Amino acid sequence: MSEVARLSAQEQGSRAMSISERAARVSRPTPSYLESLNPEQRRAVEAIDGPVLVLAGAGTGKTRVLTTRIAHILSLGKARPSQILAVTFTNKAAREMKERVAAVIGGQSEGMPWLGTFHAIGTRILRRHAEMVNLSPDFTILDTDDQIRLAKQVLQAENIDEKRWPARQMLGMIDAWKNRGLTPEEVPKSEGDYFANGKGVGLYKLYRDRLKALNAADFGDLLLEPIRLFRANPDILADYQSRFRYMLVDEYQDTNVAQYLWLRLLAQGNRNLCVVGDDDQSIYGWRGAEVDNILRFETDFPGATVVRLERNYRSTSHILAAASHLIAHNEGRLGKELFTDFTDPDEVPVTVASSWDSEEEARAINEEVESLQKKGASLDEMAILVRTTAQMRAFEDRFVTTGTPYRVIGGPRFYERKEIRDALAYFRCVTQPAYDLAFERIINVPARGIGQVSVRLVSEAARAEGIPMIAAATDLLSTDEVKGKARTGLAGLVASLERWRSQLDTMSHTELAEIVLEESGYTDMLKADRSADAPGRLENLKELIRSMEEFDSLPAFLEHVSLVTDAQGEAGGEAVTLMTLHAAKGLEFDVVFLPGWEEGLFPSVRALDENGQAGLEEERRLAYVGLTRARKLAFVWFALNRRIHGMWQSSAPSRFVDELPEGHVMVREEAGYGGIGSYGRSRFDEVETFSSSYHTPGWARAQRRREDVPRHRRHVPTTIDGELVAKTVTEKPSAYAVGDRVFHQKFGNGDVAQVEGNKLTVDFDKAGRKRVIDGFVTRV
DNA sequence: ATTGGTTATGTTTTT
DNA sequence: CATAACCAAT
Repeated sequence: MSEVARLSAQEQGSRAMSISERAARVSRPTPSYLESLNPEQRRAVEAIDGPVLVLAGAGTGKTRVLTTRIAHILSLGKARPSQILAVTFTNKAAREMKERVAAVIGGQSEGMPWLGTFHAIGTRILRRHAEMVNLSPDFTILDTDDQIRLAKQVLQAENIDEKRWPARQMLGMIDAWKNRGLTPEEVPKSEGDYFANGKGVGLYKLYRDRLKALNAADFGDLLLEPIRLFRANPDILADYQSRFRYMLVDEYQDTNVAQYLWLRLLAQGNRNLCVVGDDDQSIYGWRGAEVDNILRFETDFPGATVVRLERNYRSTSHILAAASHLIAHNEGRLGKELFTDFTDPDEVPVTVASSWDSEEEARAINEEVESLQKKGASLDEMAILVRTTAQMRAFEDRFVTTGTPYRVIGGPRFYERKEIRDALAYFRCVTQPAYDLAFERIINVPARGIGQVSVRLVSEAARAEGIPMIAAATDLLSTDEVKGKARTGLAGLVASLERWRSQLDTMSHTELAEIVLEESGYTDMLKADRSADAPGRLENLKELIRSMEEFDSLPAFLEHVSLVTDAQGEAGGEAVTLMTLHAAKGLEFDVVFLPGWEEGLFPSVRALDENGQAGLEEERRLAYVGLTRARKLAFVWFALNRRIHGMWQSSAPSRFVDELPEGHVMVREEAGYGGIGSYGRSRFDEVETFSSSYHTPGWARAQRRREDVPRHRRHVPTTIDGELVAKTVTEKPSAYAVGDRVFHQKFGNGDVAQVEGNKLTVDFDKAGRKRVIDGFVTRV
């Protein structure tokens, strides 16, 4: 730990080492877990007190530092497991950290109740203090479907045309506010004006009121409400501040303003906050992440210890060089350069290849997979990382026909499948009779003669009386207002729900779940369904029941489901992994395939269109993340033609392909792989040629629509309490000026002739005039 | 009220 | 292309 950091920690009145602790430390032998760390990692681990910022490049042992740090704190006796707050971004990361901490300290990580995602920890805090934020402790967490349902109801109640102002868009707007930690009252005036003729903020308020009335929270609330709680109740905040002696945050570059505020409130106590992140891997800007949080850290926490981890243990030098060169094209960076001491004599440059179309791309990659497998590589060590989920289909088709085992991560999510949510809705109706959204979902599934008219009748009665819909339905049945089929159906459903509820205590939850699905007629409905996917759906339901066995009760299971959205790696044997680039962050493989490097797809036109330069840079970071997943081999691939919205389009190679460094790339030039002659081209003979991509009707429609939607939030500086919290990355002036004498690795010495951002035009003595990135020259 | 068929509409990434 | 929304017929 640096002297400065320790002094400043003491000055701030935070918990410093006692005399005895300091004396004891001297004679204690270096614990074995520290010995395997390099000096920088060790510095990051040992700087325990006071604020610490760890800038950790890809593959530099970031998770290792975090877990070792926890182990170190525990073994020094500085805190008990329950006094450490460790926050991650994804469930996957939380799971991994739990396992790794357990491995280091030996199985007691169960005792770390505060290790989890922001959302999980937020939920935990909220349940404890639910009354303080107008909820009851058993509040429900809404999924996206329910949110949309609710938003639609609000829009309908306000007589707003859902065509013109879709519920999705309204939710997007509200979510953006929540991500910035803003309640309706705090939203800057006029910000929601563009929506439904100035009703934006009002709708937020109504939506929020409805949530409270339903005793429900959406994902945004899990961050926003704890902030509100802490601000309104200094005593509660103080309690948590002293509880959490040490705080660690993973993937800090992905935090949004709400998360930042949440952390800042907690860290104002003892300031023992350690954040780990990599600005080059910030890929969630579209979701409200603020890279500026990481750039601001030293300002927020003066005297912070800053550690840079740049020694890479993962990839070959070719892969590192390719990734570094690519990312150097970004301007808004803190600037890190990965390096490795280790050079494998057999290492191979990054391969760049192209295919005629997306199907052939899948075919060629599949062949590559097979040939590597023949040479002894394991399928588990290969991954195909795509930009969009739509790209997965071609690979799946191919793998199925060739019988290559594969596993999809993060595709269509298990808990988001229709049959699963229907089943869950039934279960929720049993455990939480007041959860109207679930009731509405299943009221007529399977069809029991309750149409729109009857549903409206029930919901209006419920609204008028201020009671849950199930109760309102019971009341209505005692009158003559519902007749015929609807009456029989509704009466049957209400009676069944009642009966199941009474069985809650007398039978196991899995048994009850089966009974519910059986007696409701849901399984019968699927059995009668002759469509191709019906058997699969039944299978999914069985899988659902099976997964419930791990939990003690129905409510416990439902709680788990609402927070865990990823179907974790289905067991199975060896298989190639297929996933999005976003899902790949934090993982590594021996062999990585990066298909679809085409303009428009990657970088995505949408990112460019909506966020311009910042969007492009985020896409480039995504490419960087993709490359740095590879340990030994990386294949960059692009197709010359791709089907978009069902129409074949010709596509241009991604600009990222040409941003790779010549010396570390091997272009595959043979037209091998069965190729064009036998297969392909003829199919395109009748296809018209496109002067540029993106002329589909769908695209044209999308463009038209975009025009009348003001680009909110784009140019709005982020402020909280009038204080600037985060600014958008502005163009950083180059460190060089015209006339400077510079040296370039490849071109030698020269004079700067022109400066544009970070791009320099240099007149080199030998090589002549070249455009270069300023990161690649040094002042002479 | 349900059905089957048409047509409009949309696609990045995820807690 | 794939799904949601919509409409006419039962």
